[in-house]
Amino acid sequence: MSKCGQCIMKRFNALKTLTHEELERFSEHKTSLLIKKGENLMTEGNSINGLYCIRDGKCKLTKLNTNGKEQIIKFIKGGDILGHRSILSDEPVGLNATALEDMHVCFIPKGDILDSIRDNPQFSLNLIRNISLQLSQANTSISQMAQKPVKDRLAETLLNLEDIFGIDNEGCIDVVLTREEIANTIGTATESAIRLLSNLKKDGVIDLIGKKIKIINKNMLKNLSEGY
Amino acid sequence: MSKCGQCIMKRFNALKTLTHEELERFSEHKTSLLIKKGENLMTEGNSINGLYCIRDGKCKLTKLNTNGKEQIIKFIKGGDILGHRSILSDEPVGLNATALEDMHVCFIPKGDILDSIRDNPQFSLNLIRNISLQLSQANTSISQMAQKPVKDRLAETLLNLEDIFGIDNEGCIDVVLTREEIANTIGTATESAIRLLSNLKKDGVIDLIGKKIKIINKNMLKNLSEGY
DNA sequence: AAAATTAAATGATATTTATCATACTTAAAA
DNA sequence: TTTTAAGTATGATAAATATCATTTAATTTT
Repeated sequence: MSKCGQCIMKRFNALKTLTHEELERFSEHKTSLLIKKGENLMTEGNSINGLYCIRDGKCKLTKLNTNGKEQIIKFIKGGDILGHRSILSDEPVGLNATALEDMHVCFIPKGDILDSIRDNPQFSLNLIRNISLQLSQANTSISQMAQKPVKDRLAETLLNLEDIFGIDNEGCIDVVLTREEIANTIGTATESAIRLLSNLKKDGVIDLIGKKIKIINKNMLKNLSEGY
Repeated sequence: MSKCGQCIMKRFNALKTLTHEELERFSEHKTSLLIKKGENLMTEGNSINGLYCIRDGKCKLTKLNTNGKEQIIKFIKGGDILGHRSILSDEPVGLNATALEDMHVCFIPKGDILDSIRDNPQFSLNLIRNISLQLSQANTSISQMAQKPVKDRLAETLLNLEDIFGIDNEGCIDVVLTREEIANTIGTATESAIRLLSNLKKDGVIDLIGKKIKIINKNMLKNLSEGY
């Protein structure tokens, strides 16, 4: 099994401040997982006894509302970590993590993480910063969901998706989502999301190539996301 | 000036794990502030160099949206602390804290807080838990804003407000908010909020006594908040 | 206390968004 | 390949919500 010390992912996340010794310890205890598309890496309400480090693949973090609808809260990709909030606060997981494509994930047991939190203040601080940033983004999200019309939220979401996942060879946003998933991200009916996407295409702001979306006029999208 | 060791507020928040010595140090360096109704304790984008501990009074945490509308993200009362996220992540404040009534607040300089974070893992952990809980609540909020109709969100908000602020002698929710502030909490137009409140009153679910709101049928409100 | 301002309430109307129905397309299964 | 199912698209309509206008009530200022 490959070593944590050689994994390039450690450069992208809170693990980058770990010492050689800590990474060795992680390597010895970690397990590697293959999560197939559609499977859950974490499930809302379950407890968790370790940290997930995403090597590659993409997943969505969702929450099931009391009315039975799924809300997508956040997207996760290679280099991200999952489960640290639950470990730190010693609480059950709050969100479902469902693979959007096959994922390779490493699982590092809670004990090793807690040891590093105790021994390595910088690691601890990085985890806190990660959660703080998430809180800050969540607050922005609340404000936008509450105040902005669906069209603006769609524009915002498309820009976000390109930011997170980048673009492929054809210039399309490099993630495959169903229209329903897009609708569940912006909080609207699937038909409404489809209609608004069609309008954006008709206006030449985006292009739709199968499920893939290509942003043509980023400035226009930005304006739309701000209500112009 | 009164001492932190004798302040009853220390029992209600993350400060409860501090040692006698730490509280002494806080006492020596802290300053007391009176924030008048309508004034800002913190302002979005500003940096902050300490922790605020609310002795009494209430405030709203708000965010100004790109479309100029104010979104209320959270309510704060005596016993709560503010500014720890900013201290921990070393980032500017993300929200405005505006007094809903006169407030008495203690300000503890950043240096003392960072000392305690270093020396007292339990204190550090409590701060992390506090932020984690906020993140969890924020995610719930995103989901509700995105998926639930305004009527459900209003019902939910009224229950929340009673939970947070309790009730006064007359059984009313013990906080005074304008209709506009209620609208900015649930993310709707002021007129819509007023109309829905009137409907709830007509249906005997709540009573409106001036600006004060009294919940009459809590069960009914709970059902409404879940879409029934 | 009177005047002026601000907040609350309500009707009329326009806009946004959801729902239902149906056709078409793509992907998956037999 | 044929069949079946799932996803996408679009029209018609209903429901939710915002906006504008006006009145009344409460609060603040003079």
